[in-house]
Parts: sequence; structure tokens; C-alpha cells
Amino acid sequence: MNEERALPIDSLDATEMPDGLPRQEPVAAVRPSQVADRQLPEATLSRLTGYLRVLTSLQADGQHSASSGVLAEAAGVNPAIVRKDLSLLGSYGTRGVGYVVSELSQHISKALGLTQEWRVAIIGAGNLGRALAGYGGFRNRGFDVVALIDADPQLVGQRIGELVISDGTDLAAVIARDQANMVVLAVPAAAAQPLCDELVKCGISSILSFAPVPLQVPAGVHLRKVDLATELQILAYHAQDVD
Amino acid sequence: MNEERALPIDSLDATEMPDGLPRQEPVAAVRPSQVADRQLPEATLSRLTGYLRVLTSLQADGQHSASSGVLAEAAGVNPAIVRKDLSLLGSYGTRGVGYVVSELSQHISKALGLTQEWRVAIIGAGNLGRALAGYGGFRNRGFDVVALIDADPQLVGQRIGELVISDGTDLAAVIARDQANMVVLAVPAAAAQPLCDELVKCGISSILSFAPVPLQVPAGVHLRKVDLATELQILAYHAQDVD
DNA sequence: CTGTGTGAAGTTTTTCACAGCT
DNA sequence: AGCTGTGAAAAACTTCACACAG
Repeated sequence: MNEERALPIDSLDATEMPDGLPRQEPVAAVRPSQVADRQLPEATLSRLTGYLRVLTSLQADGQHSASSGVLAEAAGVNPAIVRKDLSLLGSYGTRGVGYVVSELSQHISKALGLTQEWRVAIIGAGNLGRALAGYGGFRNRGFDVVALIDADPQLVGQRIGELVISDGTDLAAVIARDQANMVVLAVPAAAAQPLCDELVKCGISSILSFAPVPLQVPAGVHLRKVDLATELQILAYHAQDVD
Repeated sequence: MNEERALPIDSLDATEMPDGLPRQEPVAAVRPSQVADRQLPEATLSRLTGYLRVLTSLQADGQHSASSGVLAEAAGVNPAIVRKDLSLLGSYGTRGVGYVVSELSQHISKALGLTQEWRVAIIGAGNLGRALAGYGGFRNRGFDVVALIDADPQLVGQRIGELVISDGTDLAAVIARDQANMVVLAVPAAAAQPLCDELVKCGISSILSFAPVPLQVPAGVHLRKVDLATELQILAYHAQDVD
């Protein structure tokens, strides 16, 4: 298997959906005995995924170890922050040497929760939903797309790659049948919030939405948003003075 | 659709690595005379796009004005930060009342550079590229998709919606013909960097990449990245303790 | 009185810089 | 000598809280 990917760049920002309310305490009670695995800063988190990609490439290249400097350059960040990020997972580096590629890769995967199986249901079999269903980048990274769902009877039953579009009118049943534990929402804006509510009722607590609307989810449900128009708008802003 | 590519870790600082400075764009030496329009914080920027969306729907609802509280709730943020963000554009609110929807909408659009025409070329007519070409959310927001480009002769000439896939072997010609000033890269990982370089040569300075690789671009070129796998990985992390 | 605009306080994240392993 | 791990300083960003305009 020579699956390979290369370095990340510095995926910043991204749209950030807050958990909703101005909560005060996230649930206190830190576990001092446990490694401080939990509660990695959001910023660290997105860099970690980048390091992981770099490490995968390095591993494919047969590199045994790498210093924070090398990782930093490949990931497009500052070496100090690489060390700080990694030290949050525990200290797995060797002074004077760096980090053992395979080992670090393991640790990060574990910290990110990638060792467990993630079963993704894609809701919305329109252009985007179908494109996502065919995207190899998910499966390669441990995310198994187990269902492609739409409420349109015209689409139900149609075959897309290895998937057959399931009937979304009984969402709970499909989610349960395919044992999805994560959902990608690729539906029109108007449909997003109602679906979101329904998903929460089904027990889904991780949702990646492509719908260009702010969604409200109860605390405890994790929602991330990818907003294509927003990305272009931000580019437009930056491009103004350059063009 | 997995492409791979042995990454040239050792040769990655070709383009933009600074000579020793903190990789920033020191281009501007602070222009006090210039309006403080430029240089909106990145965080503010992504919220502004959110407000814009909220305003659009308020406008459609016939609302004449809205307070920071209303905007904040709809956008899922804190009212104070709405006021702070908006005050960075200048003070367009009325004390005791709020903001005039249509007016504010204008101001934000202008600040984001959305008043000019943006002509987007999508490179890569695979699943994702085609899906993006058919995505209405771009045009609605002032981004005109003027070309869908691929180098595969099998695809060239094929019609997708209102677009005909253009031949990417002479990228410069297509970009020039269609007068694109922004590019969306929806190509396999291996193709991304070379294309990126070529685009820069064509004078493109705003690129939105979906390729899961870090891309190097010279200073002055704006690159944003959307990484689907990263999003799922971050969700996975958060979901660990919940599931 | 209502709701903006904003200094000041608070919080989070990044960078610096260096002691201390290997 | 080289590079990690980390306090401490700096910067960025958010929230508070209140004077004051309408």
C-alpha cells in the first residue's frame, strides 16, 4: 500500500460553529491521572491532522525520524508550535534527534480518535453528495462511507459507485441499519436545520455540513461547517488590493 | 481516485520561504494615511461573510433594521463581537436602534470586495469539479463560474450544465479567453502543485484548493484550502468522548 | 430607555528563548 | 552539538461593561 499524501499547508480557520450558547464551564473535572489527552485546543487539532499527513509521506519515503523543524516546514508552520502541539500529546520526541515517524504517527492517530471505525452517512445525493460519495480521500483516512441518503424517490435506489441511494424518509432506520456514527450533510440550505434536528434525535453527534446556513445544535453535538462561498469571499477580500 | 506523489520534502522551500524573516507579508509598511479598511482580522473576515448571509435573509424577510443581538443570534456569535466587527468597517449603526439591513449589507459587501466581478475557473472536471460547477451557491453570491477545465481529452468538450469543459493543456489561453481572475482547484493531489505554479504564471492570484496537499505559492498569491478529510478527523476527535 | 461603540479586562494562541537530555 | 520541552513574553482575539447617542 502506497497510499500517500503529502504535507498540509496550513489549513486555517475554517468556519467555526460554536456550540451555540455562551456556556461557561465545559464540564469540569480534569483527569490528572490520565494524560492530558482530552481538550486539545482547536487550533492544535487542525494542525495535528496536517502533521499526520506529513508523517504519512515521510513514512512512505522511508524516513525514520524527523525534527520539529522538518515537520514545521512541511506543514507550513513554526517549529516551536509543532513542539508545543506534540508535547500536548505527551513527550514522544528524543532530544537531539527528533520524533520517530511511525511512532508519532501512531500517537497522533490515537489522540485524534482515528483508531476507531468511523461510519459516515452522506445525506443529500445531489451533485455534491454524489461527488463526496465518490471521493476516495475519506476511505483512505479511515472514514467509511456507509450510506448515501436522499428523500427524493427519483433518486432512491440509484447506484453511485458502490453505494445505492437509501430512502431518507425514514432516516432513523437507515442510520441504524448502516450503523453510521457520523454524518455529512450535503443538502440545500432550507433542508439543513430540520435534518440536523432529526439526526440529533437519531443519536448522531458528529455532523459535517456543507449547507450555507448557520445551524443550531444542542450542546454535545459536534458540528463543523464547510462553506464554499465563504471561502471565495475571503479570497475576494484578500485579492482586492493585489489585483 | 487516489493519486499519489512522492513528496519532495527536501525541496519544499522553493517558492516562498523567507530568508530568515517570520514568513509574513511585510509588504505594507503600515500606511497611517490610508484608510484602515484593509487589514481586517482573519477571524472577523469569516464572521462578516456570515453576517452578510444573515442580512440577506433578513432582507428577504422584509426586515428593515436589526440589532447586534439579532445578528449575533442568527450568526451564532456574541453580540459584542458583532458590534466590534462592524465597527471595524466604520460606524454604520444607529444607537438605540441597530443597523439598517440593506445599508449594512452594502457596506460589508464592499469591504469584502464583492462589488467587483469575480470570474471563477474550476480546474478539474472530476466528480468534485463537476459538482462545484453545478453549485448554485457561487453565482448567487457574485462569483461567476466562467470555465470548467480538464486536461483529459475524453472530458474536453463535454457539456456540464451551461459549461463546456475546456482543454487544460493550454491553461493560459483558457484563463485569458474567459478572463478568469480566481481559480478553484479540484484536481488530484499530484497535479495540484504543478498546476498551481502554472496558474501563478498566468497571473492568477487567488486560488481555492481542494487538493489534500500543501501547496507553495509565492507571496502575493492568495491560497485557501478546503480539506474534507481534515474536517472529519477533527470531528472524530471531538466525538471520541461522546460516543 | 434601548442598543451602539469602545476602552479595559480576560482568554486563547503563538512566538521566543533557553535549560537540559542524548 | 543538536533538538526537545516548556516557562515566560507577546500577540491575537473575545468578552465585559458602561458612557452616551438617538
